[in-house]
Amino acid sequence: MRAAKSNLPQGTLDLLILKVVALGPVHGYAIAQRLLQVSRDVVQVPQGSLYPALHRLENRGLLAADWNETETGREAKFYRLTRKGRAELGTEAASWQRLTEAVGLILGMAEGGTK
Amino acid sequence: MRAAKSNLPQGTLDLLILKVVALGPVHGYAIAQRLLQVSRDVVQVPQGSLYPALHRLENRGLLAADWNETETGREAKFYRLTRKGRAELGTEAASWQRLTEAVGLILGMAEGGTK
DNA sequence: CGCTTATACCTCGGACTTCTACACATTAAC
DNA sequence: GTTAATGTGTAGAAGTCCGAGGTATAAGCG
Repeated sequence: MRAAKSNLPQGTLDLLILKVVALGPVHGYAIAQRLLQVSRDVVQVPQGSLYPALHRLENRGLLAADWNETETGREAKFYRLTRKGRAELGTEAASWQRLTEAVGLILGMAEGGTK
Repeated sequence: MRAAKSNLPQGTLDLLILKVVALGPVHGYAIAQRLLQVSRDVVQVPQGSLYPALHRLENRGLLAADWNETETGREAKFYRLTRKGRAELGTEAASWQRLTEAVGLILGMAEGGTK
């Protein structure tokens, strides 16, 4: 029962990355671990999804990056949020909330009462 | 400025369709209207998304369809849930809930306290 | 020294959805 | 007869996710 497919819906990954980076500069590998930890292993981000997403966000001007040294004494690329990225985070978070509310309404629609 | 892009994340559409069909046989056009109504115009499903999705679900054996007459006296394809479809609905609904909880945890991560 | 594990970065290609736009058909209103 | 609403459908483009692979450093073990 290892199941627990991550299966993040399209577009959600960007939102989560922006949120983690908003808390302070982090490198890619740490982002994945943080998501895994906070979500209690529900959100698993493969590297093949993570790094392209980071580059996308950087190209869109939502993230900026610098090379620095990690606590373990290794070079890593630390990402931080730009002003534009912070605005985008707000927009996407609001959008996410609106969507989940709407889906909640739909899933809560009454039926016969089989349950 | 009609904004209000639906922009449903991948996979979500299937879940919503299954839920609406679970309430009773309906035809495609009515599904879109129902979603629009219940979600207060948040969930807008273009026809180019709706019909391919219905065919996908039918091919996967989650939906079955019959031609019948609508209240307005026109022929339409009425979809209903198969046993497999009902099981899938349960699985996906649970999956959705698990995911939204996880995302909620992440979005709720404390930071400085700007809020 | 060689082997393995963990950290840390990256790319490529396939597979899948979604959306814009269009085409077709029927019913009703004017 | 022409407009609008209803109702189903396809084609192509665009975008994203993920598996599989590659590079490199550091630390531990036999």
